[in-house]
Amino acid sequence: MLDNNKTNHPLRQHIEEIVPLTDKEFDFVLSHFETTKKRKHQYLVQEGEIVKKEYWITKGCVKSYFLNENGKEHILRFAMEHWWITDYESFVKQTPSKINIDCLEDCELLYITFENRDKLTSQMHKMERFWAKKSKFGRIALQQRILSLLKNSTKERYDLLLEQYPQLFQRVPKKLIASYLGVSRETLSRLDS
Amino acid sequence: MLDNNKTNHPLRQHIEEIVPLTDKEFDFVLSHFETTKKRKHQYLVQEGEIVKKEYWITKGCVKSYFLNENGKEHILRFAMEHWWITDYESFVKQTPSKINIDCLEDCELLYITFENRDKLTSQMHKMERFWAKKSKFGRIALQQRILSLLKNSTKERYDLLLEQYPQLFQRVPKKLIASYLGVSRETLSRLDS
DNA sequence: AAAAGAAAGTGATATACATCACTTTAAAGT
DNA sequence: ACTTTAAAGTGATGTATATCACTTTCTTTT
Repeated sequence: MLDNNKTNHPLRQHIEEIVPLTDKEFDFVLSHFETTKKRKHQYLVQEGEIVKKEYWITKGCVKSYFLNENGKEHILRFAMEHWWITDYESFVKQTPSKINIDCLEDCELLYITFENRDKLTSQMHKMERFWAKKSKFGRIALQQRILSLLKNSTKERYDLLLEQYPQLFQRVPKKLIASYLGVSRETLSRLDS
Repeated sequence: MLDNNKTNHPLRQHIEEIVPLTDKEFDFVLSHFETTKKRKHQYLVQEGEIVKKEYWITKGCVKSYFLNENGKEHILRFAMEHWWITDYESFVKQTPSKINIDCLEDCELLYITFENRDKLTSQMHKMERFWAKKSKFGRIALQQRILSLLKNSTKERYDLLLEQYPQLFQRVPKKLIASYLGVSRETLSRLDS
């Protein structure tokens, strides 16, 4: 359930970690969003479509992944409560998506459309700054993941992930974690021994 | 040599690929930058320092890399003419850098300090939008690199890089390309056979 | 509660790649 | 031009990991 008292709205708290907002400003921001619910196994993004929405997860857990020509799944990332998720390539460039995003659990979501996000950032420098900062941090995280893929062994990457996101191991099948780490599920299974 | 005629300034052309600028606006933007030259093997960023500058390369080629505990070099990225380069993690968070950036050729550079960039983006929404877009594209490129590390073989990654940046293979030693791709130089050397 | 389906563990085998050692070729510095 | 240093190629060997096949355990669905 969403808390409709705007002063304590989780999205407001999330945004205010980066930029302070007046009540009026937050109302304006929130007016650009919609809410939706999805059941486990439902899609947020499907390969081939031009992605029109960026989601913010209020409840649940999703996977973003690429399917290769043999149907092998490569996990790009997971996202949980208070994380933003979409296919940024498709969303930013408005080109057909090459990836899928679907729910690993029943989810409650806020979303903003491409048009509304553009409107909002044009009219409200604070929100441009907010997303700019989010994008910078996202980029830094991706850089670190690349570095980890280059310099760390499979075991090291596993341990780092476990350390950084212990909740993930309670909620996500190990075979998906294996895929995220770039190894086979069999290798992951034999890791601790 | 830099072209000092501001109408044709390469940085102006670069920015105007994303946001249009008046002469006055570009003068204002440019007033926040300085120019510098570096010789081959000189550093732009050294491990341990808090990075104060973001560079825009007018001439030359650099590598950004991480050194592990055994002194093994892991290439994060290369950058050439009209590319931005810095350690974004250190620059954005103002924390000590874990990486090095140094020149593979003699370089001519423009740079903007952390303070000036902050001033400029606060005062000029257009430049906030410009860098926001750059950051989005940078993030997309990193996502694609991760995907490539997960789904493509070494040979495939080599071929894709060769296709995307053929100039690189004229300017950069193969052992650095091997490091960028995440394989040993010996393996890279044996690839085409 | 039973049946079906997905996830996880494990052995055997094949393979891509790292590493070490050495040689050859090319580039940089004096 | 000569010397030194770096880059690139190549053989031999060891190792991590993929893949296939099968079993066991856990989760969902009806």
